[in-house]
Amino acid sequence: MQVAEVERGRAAIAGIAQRRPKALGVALDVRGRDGARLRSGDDPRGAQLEGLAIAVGLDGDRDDAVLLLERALLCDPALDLGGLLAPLWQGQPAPYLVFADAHRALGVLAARGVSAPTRFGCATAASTLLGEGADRRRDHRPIDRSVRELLGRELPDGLLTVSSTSVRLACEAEALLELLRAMTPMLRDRGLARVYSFECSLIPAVVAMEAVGIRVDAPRFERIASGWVRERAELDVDAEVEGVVERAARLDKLISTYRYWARDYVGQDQRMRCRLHPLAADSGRFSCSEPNLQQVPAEHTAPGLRACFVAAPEHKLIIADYAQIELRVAAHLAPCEAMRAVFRAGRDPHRATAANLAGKPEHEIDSHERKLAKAVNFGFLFGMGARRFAQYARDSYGLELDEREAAAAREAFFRTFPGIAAWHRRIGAMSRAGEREDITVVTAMGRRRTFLAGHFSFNTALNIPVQGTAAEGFKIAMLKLEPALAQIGGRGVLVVHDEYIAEVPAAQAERGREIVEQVMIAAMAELVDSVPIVVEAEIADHWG
DNA sequence: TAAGTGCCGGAC
DNA sequence: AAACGTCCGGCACTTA
Repeated sequence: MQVAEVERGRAAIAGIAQRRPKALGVALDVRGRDGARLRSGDDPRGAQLEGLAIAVGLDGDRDDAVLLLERALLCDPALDLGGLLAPLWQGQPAPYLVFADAHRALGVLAARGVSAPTRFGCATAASTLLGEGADRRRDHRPIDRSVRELLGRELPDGLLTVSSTSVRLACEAEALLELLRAMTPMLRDRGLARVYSFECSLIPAVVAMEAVGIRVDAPRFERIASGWVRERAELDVDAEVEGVVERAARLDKLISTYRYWARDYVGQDQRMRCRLHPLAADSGRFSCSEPNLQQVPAEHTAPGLRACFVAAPEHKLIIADYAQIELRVAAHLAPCEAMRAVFRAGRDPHRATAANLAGKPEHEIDSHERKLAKAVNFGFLFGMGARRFAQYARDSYGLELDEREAAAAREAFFRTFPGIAAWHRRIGAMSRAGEREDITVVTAMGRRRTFLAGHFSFNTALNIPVQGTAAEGFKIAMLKLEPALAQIGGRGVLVVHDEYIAEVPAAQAERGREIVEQVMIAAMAELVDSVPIVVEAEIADHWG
């Protein structure tokens, strides 16, 4: 990463402009308590701002610059950011202005009462909320399209070139302001003003969670990783022993992905900090990167790894997740009275399907039958076919089915839950219409996903409203948990789709558990009120 | 040599 | 008629 003080930075901008840079990052030179430059893994609290720094260059450099900017915003509440950035974003000589992850900038800056740069946030939020879909490696396309639509012209070459995970924007300041002036009514017209405003209000909680990080037992993490490396070295893949090649492949995956996490991501305070992206995913779920803590292998894949994520001394973790949330949300949205009734009666949906499949009452269902039914419920909910189900049941549940049995299971599922069947038929009709017209599906909060004519996806159209509504309920919970936990000295440390992890003082553990459970239930119930919501929350010393 | 893309496998 | 989805990141390969 190239970092320079202001004057050098400006000179660098002028120089690099002639090379038509892909991006230009604005960062702040931030020093930790020990005076050393703050690195991405470090605790940003208590750090000092030494001066404005500018990072120029191509992709990777820019990411570092933005990371520093974000951390800086967390460090110094009194920071006059508007004043610092003004020469860059209003005046010359900066030919380009970049706000990577502008939506985050919006939330943070708005919370500080900085008005002008906050407008950058609209474009990012809009491109996701407008539901045009994004490829993580080509996510500038929706923005390009929005820009063309709103401005009625192309932007000059080189001004809109982005390629990274969260939606990022590189644009000429004048054109950007013009874009944003047009964007706000567009959000309003499409009924997105509320969800957009909600997403903005969520940002401080997201940023707080990133800043806090999660405590990691780094030596233990390293020992586990070393164990993989040793085991891999001892494997002889040429020996043609059953399963060795597969084991080697799994170990290679673990080693290449996780071996250096402890070294690269654990800060001096022994906490690991990721980046959370509330508006990067079409579904409305969070995505996570650098590192992707939502992808840490579970116990059955890498024993003991999650247990390296621990509570701070004198603290406990509260680990809470929604029980069968996708089934519940689907029962609500479809709507499916049969499935709603199962949940309302406190019955087990897997047992209900098993009963229909085996042709006997629910209380006679054994564990094997229930296991099959679980695969059936999760598999067929979003439109899986019988053939693929047979494979899925084998790979994920160790069940052997032929195609005829898989088809019978599928029929039993739809017989058990006729409302789900009707919902699938309705989306099937959309599929046919989608050949020649654009189709939009929406979530409970009005988040959109549009399929352009000829690009409809049956399965995605089933999935997005369900997954998205669950994500929105989860986000409401996250918003409310921030102040609720603070009252007992606790805080959220990680979110993993339908799982919330908090850290609270040990003496407050039971109180914290109750708070998390109650708030999560109430939040989801705001969007999903036709079935009860169940949260399983436990007190633990470590994750996993 | 860096960037772009397909495939795969980890999570939920 | 049939169709499980949402992500991120590593590796292998092509392209310019």
